[in-house]
Amino acid sequence: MRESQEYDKYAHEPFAVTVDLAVFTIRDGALHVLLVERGQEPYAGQWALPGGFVLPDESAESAAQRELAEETGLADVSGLHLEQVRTYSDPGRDPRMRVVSVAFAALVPDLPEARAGGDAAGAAWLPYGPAAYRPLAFDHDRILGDAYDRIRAKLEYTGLATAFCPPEFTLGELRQVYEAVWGAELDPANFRRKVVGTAGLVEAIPGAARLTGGRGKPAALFRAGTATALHPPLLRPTPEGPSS
Amino acid sequence: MRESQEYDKYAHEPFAVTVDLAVFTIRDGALHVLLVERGQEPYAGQWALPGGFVLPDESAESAAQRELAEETGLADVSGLHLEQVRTYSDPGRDPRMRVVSVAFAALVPDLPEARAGGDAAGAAWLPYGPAAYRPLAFDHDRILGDAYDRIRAKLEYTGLATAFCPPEFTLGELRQVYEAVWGAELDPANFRRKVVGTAGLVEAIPGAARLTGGRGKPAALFRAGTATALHPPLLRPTPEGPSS
DNA sequence: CCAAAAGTGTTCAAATTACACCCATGA
DNA sequence: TCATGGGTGTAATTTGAACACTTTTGG
Repeated sequence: MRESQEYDKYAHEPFAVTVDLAVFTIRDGALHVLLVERGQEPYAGQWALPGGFVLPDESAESAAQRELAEETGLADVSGLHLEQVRTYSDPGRDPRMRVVSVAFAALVPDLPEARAGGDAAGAAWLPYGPAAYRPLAFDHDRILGDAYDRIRAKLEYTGLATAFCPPEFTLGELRQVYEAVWGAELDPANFRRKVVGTAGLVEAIPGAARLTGGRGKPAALFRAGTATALHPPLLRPTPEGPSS
Repeated sequence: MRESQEYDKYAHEPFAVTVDLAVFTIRDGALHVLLVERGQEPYAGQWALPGGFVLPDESAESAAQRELAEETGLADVSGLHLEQVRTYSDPGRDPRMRVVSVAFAALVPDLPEARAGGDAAGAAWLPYGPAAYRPLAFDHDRILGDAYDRIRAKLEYTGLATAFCPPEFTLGELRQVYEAVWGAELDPANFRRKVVGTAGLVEAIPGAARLTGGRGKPAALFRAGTATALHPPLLRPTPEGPSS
């Protein structure tokens, strides 16, 4: 009970509070995640999620923003999607001391600069999935998995997918986001109708059309809408067995 | 960066880590929340969410379970639904010191014992909503609101509603859960078809039928199914403007 | 008998699916 | 002109909403 406890700041062994970031992007039609290579023990040489301490005068959200800017090299991250996933607090999750970590998921468009800025031994965008960079340091495999589950689910019932896109994008690019995250193909015709017909998801830009980079008819440009919740949701093709 | 920081445990002013619980139940067809009355400053005399410190050798989840058992008076809370909502870390959210709080939402069936056990000045089940017990202490209004939003949303696409019910329940009781949380009436006929037709949501119990406590045809008993995710979701009636 | 709740059946509208088909462009 | 992706049309199917109706109990 908070009521029955003393507020002696030094009564217990102190907790350190950190943030860990799962930063996702779509590159070459596949979901990628930003990882850093650890330069020192424990877990030296292994990949880990970027992160760092929450400073005494900032919130976890501020710390996450700060780290995101550092790692991506972007001056302004205020427009990026950054959301809390959950907090990891198992004793012993860091062998050095008691560390409670608040995990965040960030969604960024494919960045012009190929690599992450920063200070760690190395940083790289690596394709998400059961890959060569596992296992990650600490409990970061679990954190990364939880973050992925969150964004995969949120694509269905929010307009989150636009957070992966630049300010102006084509519906083909938006569809690639869904296909990359869900690992499933979507019918372009039906996808267009659904997205355009869902109020607040995207809005057309009156201006001209753009070429997708290669052949094909130039596609119209859209920008993200204002809707956060989608009713009805944009369901992904049956992920498991029959439901009825 | 974690890499570039020393692990001096006492380098910074320490963080305290607490848990706060939003414990919900359905009582008399309405959603209720368990609140405690603060006996001391700050916020003496105001209602607050139950909660307490995370001890040095336990996780936030363990602390939440411990608190839940204390507050509800139940010896075994392992079967209850308890999930993390998010973590609140604004500097200054507690005037006494730097407190980072991990918030949980708990769902319990209507308890035989009317009141919460425990130690605080007072504890009570109060109807959820804009009510006389506001504002809550600290940032608990916001925490409670976030917890409510979470469970309301999760009813749609998970089998969470059964967590409000006793081990064996009728479909009328389950429907009351949805109606109480969503604040909307559902068609009993269509609700039954949807729930029974969704694989893994509920399963029939071969045994006899039960009377609902009053008049009406005796209802069949069901128990919770094993499904966590619902495809397709159980949509609630349009909460806002038209979507297409 | 009447009210109330469980449970079944039926109907109509709306959404989803699976395509066929045309358009505009780069190679 | 051909391949490619954008965009529109449309019919078959499925799902969902609305509501009439029967069943079984308590009062």
